[in-house]
Amino acid sequence: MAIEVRILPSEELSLRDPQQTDLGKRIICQSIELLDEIGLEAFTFRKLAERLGSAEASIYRYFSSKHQLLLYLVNWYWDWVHYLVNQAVAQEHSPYAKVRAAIGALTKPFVSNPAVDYIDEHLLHRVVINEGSKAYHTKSVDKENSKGLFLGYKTLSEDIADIFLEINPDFPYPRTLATSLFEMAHNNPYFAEHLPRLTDLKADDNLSEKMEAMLFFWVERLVGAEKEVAAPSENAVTPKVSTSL
Amino acid sequence: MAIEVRILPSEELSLRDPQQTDLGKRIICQSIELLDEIGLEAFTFRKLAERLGSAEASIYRYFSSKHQLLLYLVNWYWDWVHYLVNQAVAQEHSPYAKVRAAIGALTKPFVSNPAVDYIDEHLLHRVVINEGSKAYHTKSVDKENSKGLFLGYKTLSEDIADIFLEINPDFPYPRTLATSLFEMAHNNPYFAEHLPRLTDLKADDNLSEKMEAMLFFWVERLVGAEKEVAAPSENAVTPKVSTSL
DNA sequence: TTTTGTTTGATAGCATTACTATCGATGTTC
DNA sequence: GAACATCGATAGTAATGCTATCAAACAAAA
Repeated sequence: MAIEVRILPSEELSLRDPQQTDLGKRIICQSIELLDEIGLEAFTFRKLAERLGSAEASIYRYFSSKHQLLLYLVNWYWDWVHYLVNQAVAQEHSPYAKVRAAIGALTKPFVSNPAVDYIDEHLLHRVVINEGSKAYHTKSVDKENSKGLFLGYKTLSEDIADIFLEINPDFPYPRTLATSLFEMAHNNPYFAEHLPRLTDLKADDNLSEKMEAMLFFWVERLVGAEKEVAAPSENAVTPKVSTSL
Repeated sequence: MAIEVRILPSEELSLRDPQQTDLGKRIICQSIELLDEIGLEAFTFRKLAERLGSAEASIYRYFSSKHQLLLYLVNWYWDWVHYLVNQAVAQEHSPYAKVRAAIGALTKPFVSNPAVDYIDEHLLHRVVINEGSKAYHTKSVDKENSKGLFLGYKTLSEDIADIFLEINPDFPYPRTLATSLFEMAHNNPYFAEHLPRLTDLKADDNLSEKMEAMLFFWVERLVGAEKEVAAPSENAVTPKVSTSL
C-alpha cells in the first residue's frame, strides 16, 4: 500500500511539477546542495544552471524565482516531517508516548526517504535550519499565505498541538508550544554550532538525543498532566519508513 | 546621572559612527522607516539615498553594505532591550519579580528613549520582528561572531538566564529558555498578524499583556521553583526611562 | 513516416543591484 | 586663508534577476 503524501498543497509552489521530469529532479537535488554550500543570499539560478550543465532559462521554467524554489523546498520539508510525525504517533496510544514519538520525529527529521532518491534529507534539514525562516519573513507573506503556501507548517503545528490537548484539554497554549518546539528544534542546533552561548546544548554527536530530552522536558512541565508524568515508552521514536512519498 | 549604554560593541558595526553626524542619524532614522515599509529584500542604499535627498556613495561611507546596517540596527535593539531589562530587574528583589520585570521588557521593548530622538523604537521593534533573524542566518555568522557582532544578543540572553538560575540553580536549560522567550516574543506577534494558525494569541490591542502572561507561564512551569509560585509584584514592569543612551 | 508539440540548451538582452572611484563644492578649524 | 573632512554628484563595473527568441532533440499523434 503506497500512501500518497501531498507534496504540492498548491500549484503555486512551482510553474511546473519538478518531480515529473529528469531536469526537475536534478534542479531540486542540486539546489539543496548549492544552498547548503553557499547560502540563500549567494545562491543564484545562474550558478545552479552552471552546476547542472543546463541553462538559467531552463530553471526559470520550473520556478519563477529563488524565493519560490525555497518555498517549494521548505514545504517539502514540512510535509516530510508531518508524515514522519503521523507515522510515529500512529503507533502509540498513551498521549505522552505520542508526544515522545512526535518529538523524536521533530528532532530527527533527517531519516532518508527511500521512495525519493533525489532528495538528501540530511542536507535539506540543514538548509531548512539555516534558511527556513526566510521563507515566511517576507513582505509577501500575506499574499502567499492566502494561496495556501504555508499550509504545510500550519497543519503540522496543529496536529502536534492536538496531542497536547489530548494530554490536557485545558492547556491554553497548544499552538504556540507546537511552533516553539519546532523552532527550538532548529535554533538550538544552529546556535550550538555557530553561537554556542545562546544555548545549553553542545554540538556533540548526541545533540539530537539531548534535544529530544529537552523538548520532552518542555512539554512535560508546560502541558503538565499531573498523572503519568514519565511514560516509559522507549520504542518507535523514529521509525524507518518505507511508503512512497 | 547619565548612564553610558554601549551601542557599539565593535567598531565593525559601521565604517564611521553614524551617531556623530547629522547625515549619520538621518541614515539610521530613515533606514528603519524604509525597512519597515518595503522589507530587507527590496531595501537598497539607492532608495534610501533618494529618500534622504542624498547620494548612495554617502551612505556607503557609513555602512559597507545593507547587511552591516542591519547588524548595526539589530545590535542597537539588543542593547536597548538589555538596558530596559537591567533597568526593570534592578528595581526588584525576589527572583520571580525579576523574571516578571524582564519579561515585561522583552514583550514591550518599544517604550521610547527620550535621549535618542532619531530612533523610533516602535518601528525598530517591528523591523527586528520581521528581519532580525536574518542578521545571524548567514554564511558569514562565524566570521562576524568572532568579531563580537553578536555580543549584544549573547549577553542579554545570559543575563536573563542568570535570573532563572537564581530561582532554581539546578535548572538545566537557562540559556535555551532565555533565547526561546526572546524568539517567542518576536514570533508570536508576527504569527498573530500573518500566520494566525501558528499561535494561540490574537493580534489584539492587549497582545503584549497576553504574551507577558504566556511567557511568565512558561518560566513558572519550566524553571519550577516549588515555593513562591505567584509573586504578586505588579509595579515597575516597564519603567519609563530617562537616562541617555 | 511525417507532423505536431514539448522540452531543453544556447544566446542575447535589459533593468536593477551592489558596489568603487573620482571630483569638485561646502563647510570647519586652526 | 590654508588644511582638512564631509558631502553630493557623476560615472562606471561586475553581478543579479529576470524575459525573449530560436533551434536542436525528442516524443506523441496522425
